[in-house]
Amino acid sequence: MKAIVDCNSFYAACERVFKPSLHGKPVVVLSNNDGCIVSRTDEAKALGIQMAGPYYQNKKEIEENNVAVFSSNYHLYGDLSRRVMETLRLLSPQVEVYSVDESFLDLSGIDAGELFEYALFIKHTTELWTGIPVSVGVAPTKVLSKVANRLAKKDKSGTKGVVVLQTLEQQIEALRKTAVEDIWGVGHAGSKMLRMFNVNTAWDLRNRSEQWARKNLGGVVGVRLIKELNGMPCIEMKNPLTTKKMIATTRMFGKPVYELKELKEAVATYITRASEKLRRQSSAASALSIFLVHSDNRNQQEYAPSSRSSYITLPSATYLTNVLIAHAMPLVEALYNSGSKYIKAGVVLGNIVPCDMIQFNLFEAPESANAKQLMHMVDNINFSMRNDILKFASAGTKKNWKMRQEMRSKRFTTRWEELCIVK
DNA sequence: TCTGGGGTCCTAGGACCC
DNA sequence: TCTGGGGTCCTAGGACCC
Repeated sequence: MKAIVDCNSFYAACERVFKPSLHGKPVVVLSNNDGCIVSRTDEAKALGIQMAGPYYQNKKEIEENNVAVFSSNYHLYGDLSRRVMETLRLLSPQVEVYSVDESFLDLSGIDAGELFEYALFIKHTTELWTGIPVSVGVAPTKVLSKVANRLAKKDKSGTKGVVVLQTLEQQIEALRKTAVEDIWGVGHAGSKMLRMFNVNTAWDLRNRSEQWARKNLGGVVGVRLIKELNGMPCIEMKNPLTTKKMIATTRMFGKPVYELKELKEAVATYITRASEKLRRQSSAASALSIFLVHSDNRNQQEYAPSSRSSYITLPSATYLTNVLIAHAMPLVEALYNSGSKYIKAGVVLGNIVPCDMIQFNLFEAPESANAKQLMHMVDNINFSMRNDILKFASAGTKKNWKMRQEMRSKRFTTRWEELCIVK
């Protein structure tokens, strides 16, 4: 059996950990640049505040109801996430961290009769040790465990936050209660199509044949989904040591950018972030792609930005920030169109290989040991002290384009100077 | 005035090979 | 006059996830 442990309203819950007065009160957390609402507590949901809705459209509702609002504080969420995952690792031999707020757990060692009790124990332990409330779904497959988890979340008091789908009867009942668009793996396009075929619930979908799914539901993806709904596992637990195949850093600007110089600073800064991620997983990349999003002739009603991108393959894979910046700058210059209003830029690193397996190019000098040493020192200093205390000059110093984060809480757990003060 | 960021996997189609 | 079959590899783009 597999379990999925999912933190309830994770970002908002993190804010509550250090501000207990917010318990029982509506709380929302905004995306970068304070643009959209990305996390809401039950109280905020009850007020009709929509997930992923633009902040400014919900502002009235929020102010009238005294909803607590926070900019996203990734240092805090990242650290509390790590604490939750560390706790789960003590409770199961195999944990697959699926996202910042959820993990799949292997529960195959637990007796069938004790599954519910054990899932409840997982829930209570996690909440006690970290302060983050979670819901637990248990079932023979990942897709069914997601169905179970959703039901546990929907009815927290009735289910105690834990749902186990063990018997066929339990599974049938759960599938009947689940609409197709609420199935993990069925998105907007899929659910629209399924509804047209009169497939309205997960139970309806489960009863379609594999051949039908192969033809109508994205080939092997659809077949896998049907099998998983039928209790036949085909999405296995992932090896925790897998490295990322693509690394991206992309941001909206805090305000529109018109100057090439500022665009280049932003891209150099994003490359700095992306190459840190690259080095953290001991990898190197040989594909570099840059994109700029501009929003010219912007219609009042319609939000329709367009983007231009460009990419190059490097002579050999690298993880050196300065080398990547040097390759990126000409791309930015080529993409830049004087007079355009830029609202976002991004960097994507691809062709990722382990850094001890770099194929050197015959015609290029391999990276010197000194350069590697320097990179490690920069990372160590930036990590242990303050972000970006050491940086490349091309990343700029003023950063007029930096995103807005006007309501960010303190980084209580990762910065000495921001520790919580208890009187 | 104002709409996030970072990933994965799959498929179709083109280029190329013998 | 008649113009194959079977593969691999790569890329772009779509769908989906949180």
